[in-house]
Amino acid sequence: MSLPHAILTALLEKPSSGLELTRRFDKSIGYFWSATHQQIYRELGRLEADGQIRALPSEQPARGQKKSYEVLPAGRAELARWTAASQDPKPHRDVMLLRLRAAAVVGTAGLEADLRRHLDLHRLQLAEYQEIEQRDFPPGRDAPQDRLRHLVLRAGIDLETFWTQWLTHALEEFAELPGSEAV
Amino acid sequence: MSLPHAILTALLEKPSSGLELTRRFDKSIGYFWSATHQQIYRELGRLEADGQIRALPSEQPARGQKKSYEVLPAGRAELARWTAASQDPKPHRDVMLLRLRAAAVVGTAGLEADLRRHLDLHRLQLAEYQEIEQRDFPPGRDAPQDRLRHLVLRAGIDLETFWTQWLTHALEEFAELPGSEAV
DNA sequence: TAAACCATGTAACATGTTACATGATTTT
DNA sequence: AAAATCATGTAACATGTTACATGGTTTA
Repeated sequence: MSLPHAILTALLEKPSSGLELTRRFDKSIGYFWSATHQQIYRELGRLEADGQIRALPSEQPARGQKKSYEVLPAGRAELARWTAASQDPKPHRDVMLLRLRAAAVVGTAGLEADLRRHLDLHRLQLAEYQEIEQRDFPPGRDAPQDRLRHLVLRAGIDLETFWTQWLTHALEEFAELPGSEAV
Repeated sequence: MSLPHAILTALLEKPSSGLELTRRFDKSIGYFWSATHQQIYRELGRLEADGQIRALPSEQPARGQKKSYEVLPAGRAELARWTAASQDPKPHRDVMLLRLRAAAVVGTAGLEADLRRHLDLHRLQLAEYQEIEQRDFPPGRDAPQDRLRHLVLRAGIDLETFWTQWLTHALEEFAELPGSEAV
């Protein structure tokens, strides 16, 4: 149950329409919570029915007409409650690690190319994060209101750094493996 | 579509019953792919209907009777195909990062305690992985068949190391934040 | 023999994904 | 006026979660 809270956070940062939200979920928010426009519209409908958000009265709601939402007090209260509530960390799911374990049984044929491709993708993402850091958080002490945002970006940078290092190491190991055929 | 492949991998490593698989998904496999027993039984039924696995003929299948499965050639072929196929990395979803971003809007009240709790949990997990490493991969060159297994464990260790460091850093920032009340 | 546990499931629901539909606005 | 794009949605399905049901085996 995190998508509604991701949407409430985004709307508190800036009231938006469904498509604008979708765009933001493709960029900054999407770095740690992704969602398609279908999910977003469905959830906007639920949140509105539940009295946590409302459509801005300015625009008339017709099909194909832009409709922006803002957060109501009930929505802000729910988000504050959720943020403070104790929550167990969810177990990760990582497909690449699963594929590596499978490769240990059925052979590594074909896997190396995709490891290389992923390495490139993670390097690109890392470079993008580092650009954002240089632009939005220049060296020196962050203003208090920027501390949390910088902390979140740091997590992204460090995670991408980890993956590039791990994939590099994995490729080195592959180079040394006796054969890459199926067992 | 990764759960069936996780199950095929587990069954190739060792033919098992549903409950035995569930236990293995709570331990080693669960470190990067979790599943409940309900998911596992549902998927075993599908894989059997699809001719990728079969129940070992030795035991008679009755409700409450143990039923073990083994992988058929079609299942092994499908797993090899999936392992080698190019797959895009899935966008992460991390609830704690989302909560931090929400806290930047609605205030950090109550969040610090859960950060501490998560730090403890990640430290425990890290210690568990390090124990496994010392036990299963003593210093020195791994045998070729252990390389991939060690690589996967290394990812777990490095990820948990990252989280303990990041959470420690986050708590330091919290200590310096002006106030922890809602905005 | 009652309780606890082992083992396999069913049912209902929540969430996420994929394909498609439809009206409004802008561009060529 | 046709095509492209913006914007909001529906429908069908796949996957994951939570609660409960049922029979068999062991232990107090």
